[in-house]
Amino acid sequence: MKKNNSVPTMKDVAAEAGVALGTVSKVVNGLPVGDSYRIRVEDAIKKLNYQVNSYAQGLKADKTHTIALLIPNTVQPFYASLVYHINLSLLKRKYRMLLCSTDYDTSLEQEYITMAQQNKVDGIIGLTYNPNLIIEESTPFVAIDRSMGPKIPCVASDNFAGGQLAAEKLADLGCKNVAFLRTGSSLTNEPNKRKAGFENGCLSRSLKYEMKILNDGEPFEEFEKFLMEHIYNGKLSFDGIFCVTDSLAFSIIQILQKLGQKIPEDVQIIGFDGVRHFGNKNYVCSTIVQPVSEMAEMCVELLLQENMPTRPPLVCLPVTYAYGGTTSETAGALT
Amino acid sequence: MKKNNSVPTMKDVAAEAGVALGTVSKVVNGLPVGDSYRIRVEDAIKKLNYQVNSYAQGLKADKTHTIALLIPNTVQPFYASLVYHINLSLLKRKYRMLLCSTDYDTSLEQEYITMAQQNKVDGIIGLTYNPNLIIEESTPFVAIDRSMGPKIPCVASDNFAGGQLAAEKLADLGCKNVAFLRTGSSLTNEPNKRKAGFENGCLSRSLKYEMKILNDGEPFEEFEKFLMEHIYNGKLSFDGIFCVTDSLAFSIIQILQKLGQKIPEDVQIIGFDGVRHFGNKNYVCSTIVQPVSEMAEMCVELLLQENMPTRPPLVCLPVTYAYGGTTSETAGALT
DNA sequence: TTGTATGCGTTATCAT
DNA sequence: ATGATAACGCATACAA
Repeated sequence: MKKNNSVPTMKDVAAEAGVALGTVSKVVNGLPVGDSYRIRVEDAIKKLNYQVNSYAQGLKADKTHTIALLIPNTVQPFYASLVYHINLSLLKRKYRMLLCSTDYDTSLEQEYITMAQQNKVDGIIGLTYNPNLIIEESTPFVAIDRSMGPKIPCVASDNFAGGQLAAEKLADLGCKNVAFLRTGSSLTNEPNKRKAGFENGCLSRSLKYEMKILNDGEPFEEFEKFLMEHIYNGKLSFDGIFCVTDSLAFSIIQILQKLGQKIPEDVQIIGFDGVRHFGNKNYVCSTIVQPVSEMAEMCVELLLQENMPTRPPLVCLPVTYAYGGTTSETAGALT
Repeated sequence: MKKNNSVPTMKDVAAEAGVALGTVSKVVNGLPVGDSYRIRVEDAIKKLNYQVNSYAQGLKADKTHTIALLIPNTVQPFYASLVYHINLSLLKRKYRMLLCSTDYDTSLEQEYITMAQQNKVDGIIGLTYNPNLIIEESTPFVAIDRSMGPKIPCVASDNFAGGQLAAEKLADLGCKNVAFLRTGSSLTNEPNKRKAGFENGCLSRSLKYEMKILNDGEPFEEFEKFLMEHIYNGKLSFDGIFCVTDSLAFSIIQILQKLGQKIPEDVQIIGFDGVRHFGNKNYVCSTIVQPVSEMAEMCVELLLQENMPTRPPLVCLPVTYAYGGTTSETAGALT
């Protein structure tokens, strides 16, 4: 579909206003121009409904006002939330977002990075899984949840503190024997620190704990097996479980219900992420909430910072605990 | 952050290969070129790691290879799914996507449309709520779920058939007295046809039905009141309920459970959309599934179609029914 | 202060 | 078939 050939350009405005091209440019960019000229130009702009062609602009300035976001998908709630907030942060600054869904495909990740650079984006924000991505130095990059070397800033929530908080919460809520359940990438990334934080929290509270960590490829049923092995006379020996994500917690809750365990009476569950049903309803479970909006702002900030005095290699943002029905706070004390 | 000044251009390639600029352009665009030249150029391209600047390309061709997507947000599951699939469909065709989250703000919708046109996008896909959006004829537009006049194609799922299917399913599943629950925009849009389809289905099956439709602004508690008014001796008089969305179904299920009703034993529930927990787990409820992937493809197809012989004003894509635990199919017959 | 001219990277129209 | 050159819309250094 060929565009109508009547999109006005600066030249048209100049002709309409009876001034030179450069003058129009100056008016558009807010540079000093004689008042009488300014008014003539502004009138002409309004009359022709002129709008600058930001691509031609970019060609000159070698800036596209576009940043690329690489993310596995937009359907899993945590990713969806990131996309939403990063989009808002960018639009607020008049930046466009080039969305690239990678589907965890490491070669697709590399392909999109190349494509993004070919499209001359001003920067890239990436939540990626390819351990050896090649990123041209010329394009600013900010990573989410996985450090990619000292020269590339990484933004994450404070996963260690989150794990610790989960342990402390369970202790506060009266648990005596807890478990940590984890699945996911074995790649070293920030979320992996949830485990260490949890252990740390358990130790500091002298809370007895056990861990079940599924490696890549191990079937999910291993969790069910693990839990069944800890049921004696119909009673689960754990009274608290910390799941590495809300998604896992959701599945574990279903298993526990199948096994006849009552939540939170028999066993309390805490997840991680802060996922809400349908994106805006109540929490899926009691959870450690990631500050997604702040993470988004931080990514954009770091990426667009013109003169970064010292680019921080890792920024961890504070997490909070939220009640979501799978823990037994007393009615008055829902924090 | 100023970009490194060493991004190679066609001129560099030409110099490296010892040929003229035009020859490089031809090689890049697959136009006929002598074999010996072609090889020299290709080698130079590889050596310099040259990539075409698509913005300069766009400046010439008056094409940006970018389309804008206007959508309320990316966190509600149905929207998230649309964003994901439209993104895939576009990337498949080497098109970029400019994502604009409107948050149901009608003036933001208009603002983004203007901005999109200023950014010279090649087209716009919009799921919008502003009843009088101004869209320049020069930018191709495809609407989702709401017709915006005969000149603008609208893509939706077959909402009428979906409502009908829900009624028929409930009848098949043994229901004798059903209800339709709806909330949402009172704007005339495609999803509103679910009601008419449901009524039609009930009539054709001689199924007794009642409706409860909340207008904009009416508190959600009205549904609870409505349901309580239909409980006699602890028993709900409805044995089947069709909710206009899975999101509503989710809330209704919680209310019914609070009211002591067993699902699906006492009352069966069917929702609409096909939302899955966490985007990829099991269905939230038994539901009429929208063909999101097909809708996305259709939008992109219609938008990018160079010579549309006749642009269809409304395209309705077939929906399907999926079991999601809130209906009582016999174990063997889960379709 | 305002106007003119050049170049950004690419494509297309010419001569050669 | 290949090479030189103009043009796309804009910004800017420079001349008036």
